[in-house]
Amino acid sequence: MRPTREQAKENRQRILDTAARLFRENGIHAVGVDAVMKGAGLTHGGFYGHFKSKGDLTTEAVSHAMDAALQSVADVKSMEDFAAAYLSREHRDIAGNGCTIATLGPELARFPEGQRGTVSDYVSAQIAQIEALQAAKDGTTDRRKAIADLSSLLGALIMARTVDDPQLSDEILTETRLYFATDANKPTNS
Amino acid sequence: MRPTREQAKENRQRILDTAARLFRENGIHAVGVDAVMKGAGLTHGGFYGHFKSKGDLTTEAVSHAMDAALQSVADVKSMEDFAAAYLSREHRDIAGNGCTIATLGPELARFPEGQRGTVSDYVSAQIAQIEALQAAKDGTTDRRKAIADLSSLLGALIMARTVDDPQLSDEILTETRLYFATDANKPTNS
DNA sequence: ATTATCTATAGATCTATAGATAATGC
DNA sequence: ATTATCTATAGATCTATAGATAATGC
Repeated sequence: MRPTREQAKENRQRILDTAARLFRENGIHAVGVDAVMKGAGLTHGGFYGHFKSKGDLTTEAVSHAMDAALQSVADVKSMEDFAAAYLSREHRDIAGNGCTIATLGPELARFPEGQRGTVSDYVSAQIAQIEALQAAKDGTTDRRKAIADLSSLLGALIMARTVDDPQLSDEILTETRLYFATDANKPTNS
Repeated sequence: MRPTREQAKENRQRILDTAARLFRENGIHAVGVDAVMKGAGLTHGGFYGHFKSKGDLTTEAVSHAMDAALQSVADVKSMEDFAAAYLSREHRDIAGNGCTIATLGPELARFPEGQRGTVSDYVSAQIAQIEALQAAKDGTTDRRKAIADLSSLLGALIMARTVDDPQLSDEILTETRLYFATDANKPTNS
């Protein structure tokens, strides 16, 4: 019944994967250690062999989720593509695999500094990527605009998810995406 | 010991005020009925005379919070002023009295439709207000830009709160605000 | 022998209810 | 008599720990 050292490592990874998904789907507070272990196919008592506490798991799982999210947008070629992917209905409706700030931002903001995982690096990396897309387009970068654009993507996704009215939700996604499409045809103001 | 009918009504309002603040400060899941009643100066058993359940309180308190937030920005005169207030350090650091979407958006998004209070009306009202500010400036409105601008404000505030690095947090607030200031001097693209 | 996992449970906390209390309002 | 509030508690749920189990790995 005892797994090999390698299987134990895989189990730990599966706990992280499961937590990263369940936390984003339901919120950190709403997901117990029990649910995470059940989702990973283990019993909840075994959890404390892998992690010191739920807080420790949270920090690691959040960083784990952000790493995966960064990789999934690494090959985006333009700001319009970035916006189309980020503001897709699929991203809105499947939160468990999406942007960590959009699902857990406000909850993470209440955690003490140092327990929020690599969130600052994550945001910095997203800003840098938008700057890289700017440079690829016309050779110049505008960090201020990169920050405002990233803010717009994040805010639109959260609003589209929070709003009760499906029509308004679709409008927020579509119009913000179109804003980036028309914006792309304007000269940069730098 | 029993209060007058009028005092009971005041008690109910104080429960709503307290819940609206505590929910925004700590998240809905993290605040028990006990804490709300204690904050309102009552014992927690008395809660169920005022509300049927915590879910009922949540719907009402969220709407209550959004009503108050709308009133507090009703007299804003320009988009720059709106951005300056919304992206102020004060708003970032005092969540209990601020924008409900920025503190509770992702948590509300997990509630079933119909239990999120007046969130759609709240977002619609914010969009309409930005359109009114556009009209007051040059007589035209651009709903698409209003949506993108509102998204940008919301996203920037959430990022500034979530990020671990105080310098990056300040930069996000300042640069997004400056983006609106410079943006205001450009011709509208409609 | 070591150790990853499981079973069982302690101790907190949270929502909700039941019955008692005591002052208001017909 | 009605009713807003309080006291006490039931029933769930959640984090964490203790001790048992059984297969791996020196």
